[in-house]
Amino acid sequence: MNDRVTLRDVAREAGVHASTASRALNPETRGVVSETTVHRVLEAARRLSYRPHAVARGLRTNRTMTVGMVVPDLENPLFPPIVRGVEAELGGAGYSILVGNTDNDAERLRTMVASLLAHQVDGLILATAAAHDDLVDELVERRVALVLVNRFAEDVPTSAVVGDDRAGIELAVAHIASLGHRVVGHVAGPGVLSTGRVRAKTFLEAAIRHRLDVDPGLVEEAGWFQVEPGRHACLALLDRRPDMTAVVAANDLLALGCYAAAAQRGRHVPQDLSVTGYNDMPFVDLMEPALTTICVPYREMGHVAGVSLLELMRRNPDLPSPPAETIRLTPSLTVRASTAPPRS
Amino acid sequence: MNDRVTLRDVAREAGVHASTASRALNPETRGVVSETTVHRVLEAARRLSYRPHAVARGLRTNRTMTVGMVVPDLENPLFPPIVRGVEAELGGAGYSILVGNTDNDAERLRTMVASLLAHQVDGLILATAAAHDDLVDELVERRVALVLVNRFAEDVPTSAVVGDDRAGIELAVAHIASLGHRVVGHVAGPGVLSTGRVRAKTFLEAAIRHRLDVDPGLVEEAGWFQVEPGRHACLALLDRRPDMTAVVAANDLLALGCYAAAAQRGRHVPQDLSVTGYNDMPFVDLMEPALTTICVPYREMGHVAGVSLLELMRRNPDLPSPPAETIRLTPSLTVRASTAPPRS
DNA sequence: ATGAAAGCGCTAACAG
DNA sequence: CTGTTAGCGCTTTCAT
Repeated sequence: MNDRVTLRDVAREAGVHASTASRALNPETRGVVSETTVHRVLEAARRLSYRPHAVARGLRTNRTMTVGMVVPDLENPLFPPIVRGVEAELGGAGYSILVGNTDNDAERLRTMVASLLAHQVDGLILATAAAHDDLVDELVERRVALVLVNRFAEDVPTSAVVGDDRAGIELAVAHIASLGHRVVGHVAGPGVLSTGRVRAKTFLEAAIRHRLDVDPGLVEEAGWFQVEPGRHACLALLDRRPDMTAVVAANDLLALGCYAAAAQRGRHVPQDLSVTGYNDMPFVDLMEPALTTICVPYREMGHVAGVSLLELMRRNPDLPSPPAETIRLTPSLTVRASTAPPRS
Repeated sequence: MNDRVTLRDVAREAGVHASTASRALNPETRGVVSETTVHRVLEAARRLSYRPHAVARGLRTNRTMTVGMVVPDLENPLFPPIVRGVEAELGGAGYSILVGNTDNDAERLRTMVASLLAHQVDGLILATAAAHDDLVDELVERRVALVLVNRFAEDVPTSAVVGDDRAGIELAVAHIASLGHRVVGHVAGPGVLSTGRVRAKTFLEAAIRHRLDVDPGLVEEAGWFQVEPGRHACLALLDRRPDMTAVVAANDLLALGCYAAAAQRGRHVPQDLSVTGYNDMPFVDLMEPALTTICVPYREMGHVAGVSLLELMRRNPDLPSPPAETIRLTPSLTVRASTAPPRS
């Protein structure tokens, strides 16, 4: 890893000056060098098996061709597709991705971003959920090329790529309503997360629009996007409104909690209780019954985020103010076996 | 992102020379500077909100404090825990991780490794499955600090961290045997993958040791580690040996395929057919029935790989030949609801 | 304990 | 088209 072959070595071998070798090696500037020289340099580089030193280049050019990507939890199956999408897009453009996990810890997020910036990443993609924190403000102010993913920028002008949660919940409610359900509950996600709030709010609006039974007792917030909280919330719903025939869960794990709650109260899904999820996590199609859920195009989210970031990075940072659009990706409904018309 | 505060700015602000500022800022060399100066420099750095330039530092020190990690497919739930384990370990030591996906493409792997090396990563962790390829040889020869994970180094002296597949299959067979099964099938993984081969071979040995019915007809290879191939393989088994009461699958997805096959032949799991998986993928505990499976400590695998890599990176690369040990992590059996004594 | 000077490997003006 | 000359921001001898 040490006896480096440097550009000067190649230049010497080819009998030219280092700068000429540099130009010949770089596809962008190659046109400016005579064809024979290019050939000679390339040949010399091959012979010496020259490997360019990206760090030195980065120091000189102020571009490292790396981007940072921060996720709260890589083990949450939402995130790998996003990362892959980003990687596919940016990797194609020659970038490498520095990935970091925060475990939803704001402090870790700060240090991680600081470290990424110290490493001179050319851009940053944040998929961490914390609401309007000043970290984003700071990054915007420092003119870091930044794209938020799966998350909004509250008032800061920042590009963001998110799923259209309103459309998704609307899809779920419309499906449930079209099956003939009238008493429909909602197991909401935690109110501290924007996803939880938006979905709950939209559920109520959609319930009104579809003339469902609207009752605050038909909404129960789960403390966390997990199976157990989902079970608890659904039990509360079931006990409060035994006439409830369907429940729209804010997330697949919560929906699986509803399965457990239903079983516990001797109700069969979907005959006695229809359940919808959200996200279309891997393997929910293999559950018993297979879960009807909202499919969010996470992979594409990564793609689009990558495209946005590329554009931001291309743009001269001190020219006009950036456009900062929020791109909302439309989810789709995947009907499986967990929803059916109500019994009577 | 441009109006950088450099070390010289800090030095000027503190009224010292850049080199002194450097020493004061670096915890390693701080001891050599007078306490008051240290204080003055730190204060100046804070005032100017100085951010060190890791790239410049890397160019000088030949250490970038980044490591590369390459996985075949981040969406395969095995890998995120490994990545997290690595990240936790290496992140704690101040390293950032450059992650790459190969999609099992040897060509992509090569270019990715080349790119990582160009970025001067201090070490490399490869979780890609390809058998003895020359890439590894080359890396070893180039003295790159390298750890293989979830995969063996065939003859090259390379550190590797893997799960002990023999122990795992033994666990599964012992469990099944202890329940009283005698006619036990094996849905094997693809023979092209070492995992598939090793598990199949071990199954046979364990079957003999536990005095099960040994019959080539009780082993069926699935073309790929997926549900559908698993279903097909299990159907073949079921049709060949209708007296089979249990099946050890080489992987959880194959096991889920066995569920489907059993259902298709009107057999109930576990009453009519016990099924074991391998890996303890997320959510297999939520399947119906919950899957009895072999739990591989993937997170710990990442940890151990991180520790090994740290050690390799610490070591002077041109001193003695490296130790190159293969660490085998012991899996455990998680008994759930998919296994039971045979009917009679 | 601190300063001076050199240079990591590369690219980008500027000349010729 | 090619060579010369300067550094990018930092660390590290070597003096003092």
